[in-house]
Amino acid sequence: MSSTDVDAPVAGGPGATRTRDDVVAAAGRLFAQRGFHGTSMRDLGEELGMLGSSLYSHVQGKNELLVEVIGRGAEFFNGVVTDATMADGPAVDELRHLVYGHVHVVVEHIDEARTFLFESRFLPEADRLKIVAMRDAYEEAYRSAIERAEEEGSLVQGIDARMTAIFILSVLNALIRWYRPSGKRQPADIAEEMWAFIAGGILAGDTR
Amino acid sequence: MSSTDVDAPVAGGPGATRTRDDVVAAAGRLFAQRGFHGTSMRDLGEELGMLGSSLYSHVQGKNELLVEVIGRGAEFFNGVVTDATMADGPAVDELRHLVYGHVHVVVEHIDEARTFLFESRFLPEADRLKIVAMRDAYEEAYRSAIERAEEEGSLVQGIDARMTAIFILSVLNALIRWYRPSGKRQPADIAEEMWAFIAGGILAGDTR
DNA sequence: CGCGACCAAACGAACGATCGTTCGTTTGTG
DNA sequence: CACAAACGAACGATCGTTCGTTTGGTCGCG
Repeated sequence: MSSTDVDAPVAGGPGATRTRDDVVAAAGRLFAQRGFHGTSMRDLGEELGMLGSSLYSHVQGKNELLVEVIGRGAEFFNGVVTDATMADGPAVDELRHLVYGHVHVVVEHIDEARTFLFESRFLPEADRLKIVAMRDAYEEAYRSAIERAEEEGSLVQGIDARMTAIFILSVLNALIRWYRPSGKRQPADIAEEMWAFIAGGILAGDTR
Repeated sequence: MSSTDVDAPVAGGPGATRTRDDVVAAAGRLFAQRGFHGTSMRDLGEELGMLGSSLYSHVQGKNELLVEVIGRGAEFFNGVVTDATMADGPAVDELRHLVYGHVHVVVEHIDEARTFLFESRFLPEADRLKIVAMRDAYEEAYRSAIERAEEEGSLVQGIDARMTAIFILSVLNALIRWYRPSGKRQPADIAEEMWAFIAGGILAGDTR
């Protein structure tokens, strides 16, 4: 699964040694649940069955963990853009692929996605700026697809690309808040319902 | 403006005495910016030009400030529901009023709204439960309006009220993240663009 | 096969800093 | 003079982090 699993013994058993990956994953879990400032190194140690001081065998400090977790989240979302912009069909299809990909990332990596979205402001300034730039690029991918779809005549006339990108991402990002793995809805169903809302709105055809 | 302004001297001047309202407002500002756990009582004191310990002349503790700020946010949003559900026109109009009212609250009370949305999880358990219940009721107001609009035939057929309420609130709540008072868009314009998105989606009429 | 050397991982005490909070004192205004 | 507001030192707790020590598994070598 991960590149460092070679070093990992049985994993989970008492006395089992933890890898850096385990530490980062647990950090993502706690940062997502309690927030960065609401999580102490001792909390994190307890989550992993060790002392807080023991974490320093794996990472240099708490900030490094935040950088690492958010960096992973950013990579996941970046991957979606890369995938969606490869094929060259109608721009509307690209937009739909972006939406489905986003839902997939949130469902599969909810802790990293949550930390990415909610805790980025606590990053060291240099890292924060990188993440802000990355988020701008992500939004730009949506704007670009919207503008092209507009030129192709697929969208309602006079639509504002910037604002529309924000609205679509609003629906997508909120998934982080309400999605529960225990829910009965499958990820694909969620993406489908979201796309139906984004594409057609809620009003009946003969009333608008 | 507020009910306790009677006690407030010139306000702002050096040596001016602060009211409890000033303290709660400043707390809202800092909690919204840096998060509850990212704000210390000494930070808050500095924001008001006094020592952290001096705050205890106005409030009992830090938690009380969080409860107070979030309580105010909750009241603002509750007021919107009260207003929107008073008139008895078409359910779609009620829905539109809810949307416009929500935008208005976020624009006018962004710090309280931000704290309400992002920091509620750090409330003392008893208060947290109240806020959760209040949020459920808020969502229920949307669901109810959607269901009635559906019965009135105003919405696309087979729409899921629960999911639709979530989507609409997703667009609305995200305003908290991107709205800047310095932006050129007027609140009414924002609400109008949001409603256009929610009502009609993005696809051109002849492509869906 | 057994055994000692090695080494990463975890421990646990301790550091200075900062946290929320308390309380006796000072200040300034009505 | 009275009283609310702010001060400022101090409290115990907890924070992130350091560091010398202990542990337990792996590997080379006889």
